[in-house]
Amino acid sequence: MGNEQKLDRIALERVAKVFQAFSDATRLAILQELKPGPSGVGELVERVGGSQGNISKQLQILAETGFIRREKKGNQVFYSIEDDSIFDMCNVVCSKLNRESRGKASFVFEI
Amino acid sequence: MGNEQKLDRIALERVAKVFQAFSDATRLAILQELKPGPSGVGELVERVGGSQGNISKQLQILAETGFIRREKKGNQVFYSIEDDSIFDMCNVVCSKLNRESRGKASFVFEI
DNA sequence: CTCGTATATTCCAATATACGAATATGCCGA
DNA sequence: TCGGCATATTCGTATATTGGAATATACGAG
Repeated sequence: MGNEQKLDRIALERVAKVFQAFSDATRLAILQELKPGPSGVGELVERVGGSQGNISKQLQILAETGFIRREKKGNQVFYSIEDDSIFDMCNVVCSKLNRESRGKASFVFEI
Repeated sequence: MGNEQKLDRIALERVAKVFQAFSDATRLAILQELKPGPSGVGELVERVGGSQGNISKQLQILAETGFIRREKKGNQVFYSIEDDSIFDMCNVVCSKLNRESRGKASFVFEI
């Protein structure tokens, strides 16, 4: 379709907001834990660390991007990856960081 | 290589910092303007808007990610895309946003 | 060297973000 | 309905970010 039209400010802000959701280490840690499969909030609190309230808040931010799904099951709430392409993005970044740190201890950046 | 090892906090913070660089509308606007080819700071100030100082600062932040190149040519400084995969990431986000707003006015999110 | 242009940096105010603690809400079982 | 567990929300604080204005630096022309 070769759609080369430029995005206006509003559109750019919407894109920016998605990147912003992935711009925090705690939220990336949550994504890492969700990669193998769905997880409840309590489980994530244990595995990621930090207060329950904070993990809950970060989950909301992630869910708002549409890449993460929220699902109530009785008493608890399960979150899961809705769209794997989030990991594609992470891997683009990881590859870049790996290329830059070549020569140094080969740090593994694949999420 | 199937490298499934989890990233530690430090690594996650480095990844987060890259996403953060792309989490601002002004910086995305700059990327948009750089897509067709290299550009000097002054030209970007005109096309993106805002103060010269601010554009210069945002360019630094972008350059630190390694996706943008900085090159001095005599009196002025040209910035250019060093790694196109930044646009791959943008398009992942854009596609997502397009899918979500289907039914509404088909907003074009391809940078 | 001096001047003018181009870019970078510093300083400041406004706003946004991350986080824990405390509290509120929702939902199940008894 | 009540108690208890799981999750969400509110509040306050420390810190970060954005952006403009002013200033500093770099560099070429003359």
